[in-house]
Amino acid sequence: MAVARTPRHRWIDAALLALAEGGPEAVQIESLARSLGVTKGGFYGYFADRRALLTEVLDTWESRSTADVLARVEHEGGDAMRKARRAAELTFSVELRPVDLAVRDWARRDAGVAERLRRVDDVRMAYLRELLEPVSADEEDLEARCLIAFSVAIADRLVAADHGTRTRTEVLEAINRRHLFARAPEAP
Amino acid sequence: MAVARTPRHRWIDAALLALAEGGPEAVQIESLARSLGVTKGGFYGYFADRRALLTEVLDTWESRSTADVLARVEHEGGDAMRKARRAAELTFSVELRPVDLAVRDWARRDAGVAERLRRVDDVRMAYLRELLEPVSADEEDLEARCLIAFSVAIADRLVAADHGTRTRTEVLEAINRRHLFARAPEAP
DNA sequence: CAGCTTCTGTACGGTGCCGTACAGACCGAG
DNA sequence: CTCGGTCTGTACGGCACCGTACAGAAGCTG
Repeated sequence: MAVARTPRHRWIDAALLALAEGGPEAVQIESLARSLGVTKGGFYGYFADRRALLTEVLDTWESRSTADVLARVEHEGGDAMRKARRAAELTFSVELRPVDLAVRDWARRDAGVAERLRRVDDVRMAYLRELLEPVSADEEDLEARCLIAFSVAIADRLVAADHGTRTRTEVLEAINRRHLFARAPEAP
Repeated sequence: MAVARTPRHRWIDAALLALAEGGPEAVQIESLARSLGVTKGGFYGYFADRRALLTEVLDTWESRSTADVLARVEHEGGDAMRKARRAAELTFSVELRPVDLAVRDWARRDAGVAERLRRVDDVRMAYLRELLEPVSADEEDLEARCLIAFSVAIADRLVAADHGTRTRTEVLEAINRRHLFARAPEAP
């Protein structure tokens, strides 16, 4: 039994990296093989074809973005607020965020990807509601704050404009303070 | 002098459409030719190569997104508020929005595209400031509202989550009413 | 109508990637 | 050490696209 130098999960990790950096078109078997220092010889022992790899990549991303985050958050414990905050941190981690953006763009062209994204986003939105529920005035206000938080988190790396003398971080801080976590909501 | 069935601008328009739907990798000369009902025979009379086409596509997108919008808005006239509002409508039109998203994703991998996007976003942000300045308490508040508006506008087609019993439109309406255009800002 | 310019169709070579086939390298088991 | 299964390198055919070359169609212009 020869030991695999390049087991299944290494192909998937390399594919996730390629997806994050160049979108689904950049997930090329020969390119991944090069980055792994092997040839594509072993690839087709694990995966039927490129499509099968992409499916597994999405499976991996989906579980890492939801179930894995959930498990870790529950394991760490704390109150609802702390849990939701931790979930947000893990979800928008440095490794996962570029994959998230790539998947989001991919979902614009692929109905199957769009469906997965919907499932993942629904889970995330549920956590966000737990986080923002205590400071919201009513359900409409809660949904408004959640969509703002979600949108700002996603668009952060997508908006290229600057903000005069202020840094992006400062403006985000102001949004948190004055809109998302402000206890007294605006009059409806 | 034979009249061109497929003049320069038709190639660019087709390329813009392909870019909007499938990203820069989908801008393929033979594919564009098929969609135009011709072969690529004439293409290389207008453009040196594929790269040159992509450059012109970006030029076109850049001017349509800024100078063209500006000219049209100024031509229609009105006060600053009306102008800025109209600029927002034109900028996020049905045809331009998917191109915008594609360019934004593209900019993550291409420094030149990122630079163009920065220029365009700065122009847009300037208009947005005119729109939201009258209802903002101070400069920090203004920047916060602008970033929220910008982010929500971009992320609208990117967020897949639903909002319980409410529709996306209703939540967006609530954001406008309670956060962006609310006259009395939160206490800093 | 003839001539000329301009655009288009066709054909070609080159390249990069996919998926298949298979021989041999590798390593643990006995 | 030998065996046997597993993984990897290499080679191949196929396909899609890029960019070039060129002949011929198309339609102004005089």
